Amino acid sequence: MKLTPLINSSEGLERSGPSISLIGMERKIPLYKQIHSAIKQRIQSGELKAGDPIDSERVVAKHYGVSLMTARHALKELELEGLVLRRPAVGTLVAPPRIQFNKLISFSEQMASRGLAVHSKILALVVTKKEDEVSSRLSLPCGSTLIKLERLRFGDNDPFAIEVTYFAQKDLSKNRAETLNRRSLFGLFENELQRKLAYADEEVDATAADPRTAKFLKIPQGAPILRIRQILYTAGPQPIAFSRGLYRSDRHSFVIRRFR
Amino acid sequence: MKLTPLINSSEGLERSGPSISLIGMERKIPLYKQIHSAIKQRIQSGELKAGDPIDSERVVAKHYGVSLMTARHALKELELEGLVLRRPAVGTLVAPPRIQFNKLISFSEQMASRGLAVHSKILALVVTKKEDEVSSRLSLPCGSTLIKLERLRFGDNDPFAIEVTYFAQKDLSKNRAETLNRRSLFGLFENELQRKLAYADEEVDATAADPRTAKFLKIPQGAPILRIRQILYTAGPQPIAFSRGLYRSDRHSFVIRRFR
DNA sequence: AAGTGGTCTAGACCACGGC
DNA sequence: CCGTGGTCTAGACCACTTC
Repeated sequence: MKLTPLINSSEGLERSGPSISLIGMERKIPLYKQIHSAIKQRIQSGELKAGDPIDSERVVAKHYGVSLMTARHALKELELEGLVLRRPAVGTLVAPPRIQFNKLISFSEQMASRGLAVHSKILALVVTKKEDEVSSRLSLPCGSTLIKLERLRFGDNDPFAIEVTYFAQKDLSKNRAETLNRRSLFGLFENELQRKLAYADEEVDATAADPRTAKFLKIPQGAPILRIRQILYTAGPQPIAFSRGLYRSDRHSFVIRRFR
Repeated sequence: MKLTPLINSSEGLERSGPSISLIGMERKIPLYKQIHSAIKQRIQSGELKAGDPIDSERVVAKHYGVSLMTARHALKELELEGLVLRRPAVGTLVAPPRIQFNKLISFSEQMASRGLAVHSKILALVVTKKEDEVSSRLSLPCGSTLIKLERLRFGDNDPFAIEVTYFAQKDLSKNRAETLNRRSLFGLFENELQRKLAYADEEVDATAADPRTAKFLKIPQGAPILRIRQILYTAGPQPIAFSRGLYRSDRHSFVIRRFR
């Protein structure tokens, strides 16, 4: 297996010129990352399954024609990613699939994971300037122009939640937002706008359903509901969206794992 | 600075014999870990503050008389711990103090961090055998003997929550539990019983205050409250305690960060 | 130009698990 | 006994920032 080298410190290795790289003709990718990617792909493609032994450091080194430290570096990265377990005197094994905790997923993804069909009804979609509390949560100056989107969200045709989402108009045009009755907001950000979501801060409390909420969610007025406020971030300190959701507490459970 | 070597591959280095180790007379601690600990201590003691530059790889290597790779390894570990930021062509800098998210802290610790004085009133403390739902949550056989502790919890003399906690009788005697009106449950586990808490799974929903709860929490009957069920784990798969808390939603906010 | 972290080499010895 | 990961050496070149 040939790699595209980052440097050419040794003389005998014929690594420059028209070499066959692992990922097309990419250069400047460190050797250890190329090896890392190659093995990662073999794991994720299902070729290697949980518990299977990976090639040892020495085998990897010989296979790709790199030094032991470089092969080691690649395997170390896999271990840090949690894809692999390394056990002295035994070898490197494919790790069992991780259960991810506290993962940021959209309403659509949550429903899908429970096998429910999702759809949304847009209750309101307006441009507003006078939501200063929201502006401050989005780290924007008071009086900023915001798009406000209110949706009633269904799982298998039962109402689950009312969600109000705000974003800066520069991030999202109003007519883009109009498609959100059938599209996921996360999908819009990640796929169409190419904005990589990083994390969200969420605050949960309990409140009572007001008449309008009760009507939409088909629950008695005054019934306890879960209120979740969420600030969504991409990489960097600038939030991209703020949302406030009212969830039927009989349908929605909020689960997290905390570590000591 | 002399270190206690793990191996003695080079000949000239006088590392064996009566060397001065970083941490007393410890042996078998890898060089990179000793260096790592030494620098860590300098950061945590306050000698090095956020933004301060750390010795470069080359300086560390010379200082401790190790190779570049070993010094590098030590600094890499610091980076993985989040104590340090490494920037190419600039140097290694002490990272700003991390804000920890989703950290498992006790009610007492939460209150203390908000500057409130805590105390608890024990409402019930009984030995029970017929809580099969709880037993199953604790991964114990049905009919197991459990201790049930119900406490009303105050912050600055205002009632904040009602908490019911169950644990196996083998883990905690009843008279030990009697001290929990003034002690922290976490403190009891961690300090007296030397059980290291690892994580907790929590489930949150909203419910309405029943008459008894309303009276204790001094809120109207039927008011929305936050219900948090928590399963507490030490290392290993066996849970150590289960608790169910009812929190005044006007006093308690539940905050987490989720990552994509 | 000097210094930094990032990558890489071609070896080495150690402790330990499985055969 | 052999192979494994873990540790370690004594160098090297690169891209980059700072002065």
